[in-house]
Amino acid sequence: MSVTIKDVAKLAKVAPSTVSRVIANNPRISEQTKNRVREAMESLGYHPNYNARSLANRSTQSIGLVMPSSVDKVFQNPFFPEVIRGISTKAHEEDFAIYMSTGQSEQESLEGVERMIHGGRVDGVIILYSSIDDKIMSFLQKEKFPFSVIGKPYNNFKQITHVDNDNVQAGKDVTDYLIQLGHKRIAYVCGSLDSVVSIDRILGYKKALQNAEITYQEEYIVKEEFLHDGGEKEISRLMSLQSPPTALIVKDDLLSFSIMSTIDNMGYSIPKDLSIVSFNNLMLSEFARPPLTTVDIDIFNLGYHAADCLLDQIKNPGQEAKQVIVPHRLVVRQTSQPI
Amino acid sequence: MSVTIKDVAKLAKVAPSTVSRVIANNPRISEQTKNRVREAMESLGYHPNYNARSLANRSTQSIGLVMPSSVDKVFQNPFFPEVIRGISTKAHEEDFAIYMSTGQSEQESLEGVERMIHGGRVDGVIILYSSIDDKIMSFLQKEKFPFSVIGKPYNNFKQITHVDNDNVQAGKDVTDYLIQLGHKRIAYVCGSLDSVVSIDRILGYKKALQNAEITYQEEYIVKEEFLHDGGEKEISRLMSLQSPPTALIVKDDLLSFSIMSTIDNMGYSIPKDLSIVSFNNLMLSEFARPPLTTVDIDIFNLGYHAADCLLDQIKNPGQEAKQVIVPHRLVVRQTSQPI
DNA sequence: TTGTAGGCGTTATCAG
DNA sequence: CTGATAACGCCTACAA
Repeated sequence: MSVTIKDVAKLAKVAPSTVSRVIANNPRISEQTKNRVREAMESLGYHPNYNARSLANRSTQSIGLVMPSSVDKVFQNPFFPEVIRGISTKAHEEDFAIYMSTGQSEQESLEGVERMIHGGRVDGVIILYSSIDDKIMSFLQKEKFPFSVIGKPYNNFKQITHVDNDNVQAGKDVTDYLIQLGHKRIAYVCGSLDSVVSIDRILGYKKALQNAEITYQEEYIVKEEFLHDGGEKEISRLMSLQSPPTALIVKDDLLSFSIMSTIDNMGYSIPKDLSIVSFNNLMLSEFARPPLTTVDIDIFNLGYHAADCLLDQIKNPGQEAKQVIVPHRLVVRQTSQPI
Repeated sequence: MSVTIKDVAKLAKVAPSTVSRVIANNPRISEQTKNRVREAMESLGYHPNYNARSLANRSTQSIGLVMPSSVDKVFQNPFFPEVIRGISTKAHEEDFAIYMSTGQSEQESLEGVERMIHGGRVDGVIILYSSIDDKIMSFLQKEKFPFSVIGKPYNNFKQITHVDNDNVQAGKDVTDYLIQLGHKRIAYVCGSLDSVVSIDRILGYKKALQNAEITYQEEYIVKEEFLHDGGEKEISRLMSLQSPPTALIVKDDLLSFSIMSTIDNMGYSIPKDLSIVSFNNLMLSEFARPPLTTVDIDIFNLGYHAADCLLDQIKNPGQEAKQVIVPHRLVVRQTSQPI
């Protein structure tokens, strides 16, 4: 079969335990024998078996990723690849492997996570989203299993390690920007309010309006989730209000694309008839026509820091929960203009 | 510590081996004891430890994914999420977990794969790309480790399990389509010819030209890899030829977006001045303006079948290499028109 | 049909 | 500094 620690031991004429120590680079082994053992490993093409190690060790050197359960939709969003890129960069630095868990429903996802952690496949978990009242999060808390969250948990967020943007501020920033361009009738396509991100941004939106003494109008808020149909119904509702909005804040660039297409079809022109500002700054946003004004939330670093926090937690257990805020920045392009 | 097979055994008043058999659903155990054991598992919240099982078993119930090494660029392409979605759907059906391996360079990727397979983390590997002379593929072949490839391996492709579109046909189809619209000067942005996919499509392109008795012109072929700058240099070279192309075939929708943006900036209009047809049919392509004419290569099924082949190979070793062709289909939208 | 015992490849704990 | 030896949790002959 494959070459084991014993084969190496035999060749180097030492005990298996010594080989193990060499692997762990234990300082109490003389350089001499270390070298002898290393040569033996080399010449035999030895590679440690992670399973055996995990078993003896109770540690796996790998972390699990939990996607939102509606993978099919969500996976089309370049947000996830980018956040995973951030995570895996950090993981790689520390020699951790990455496990993915998916599921078609919340129940399936939960089962996947249960298997992952009870089965001893991972040392910790990153939740790639944050939604209200998430079962997986509660489960992880109950089990006292190390995890970090991208986004802000709804409850007791101080007790949960997470990394997020300052979304209240971000919501305020875009609104302020639009107000400063002279807009007063600003609609907001925020999608389902299950997501804490959206809740926070709306808060910032309201704050900005308030500061500018513009009254908040419920009818300007679109809570529907849509993507494929471009939200035709909702958009045309907005545009046929007595006083239709002159600007639109959209929760996500991808959604903006689809909305822009709808608006185009309806015969309006962007940004002349309607300014649009959204969030995420996907690579594509630059190539949209017109190029999209959007908030860059630094997705890569969201992932990178989430991994960082988690690994830290795994290596030094029993720490306080940590919070990291990743700075955002408004990227003004051509979908927004003064009124 | 966590609850093991022994605890269950004790509670159910049977031997550990019996519990093990119940888990494997061994038919030689009476329904009675099975039930007793299952109750015990339930009440203790037992979950099998995968590491121990793998160790005893020499099988991990997980598969590894190998991305192209230039993850940073490639990951922004929705191709990968979608193909992974296909893979993980199949994997999930068969209760396999998914490992990801990434790396900044080919060397790093290779090391990652080596660790994955020598360390016994995975039972098989899917290579999510196919490029000429790939070290990872050679390595896997040398080790006789089960793997499948998405795309077509350059050498001995009959001996390697892979799933691909009929790219020669696809290349021919788009070219035929354009010719049938009356185009004769058809340029092709194919990117680096390291990728077998591109090589095949070009073959089809040439074939179509030949059939229509149009001479192949080297100057119409753009082999540069670009994305961020929208290929300004190359595009303007094309457009300032004595006889500039009237149609453009582009290897990937994402690239099309960026090219369309460039062309727009140069003052040309699509499809009036230039028709564009590309490949992949990303979700976004529908929302582009104008909506993109493109070949749907059924990315999801590329992934799904790659996983299917691999799992089959893992479960019944020593099989012949298998080839699967996933059908493609031209989706005509608005970036192409008769000349 | 079920129990016993040894092994999978490592690491950890003692001794020396 | 290094060597035995006993876990880690599960599987699988072999026995009963």
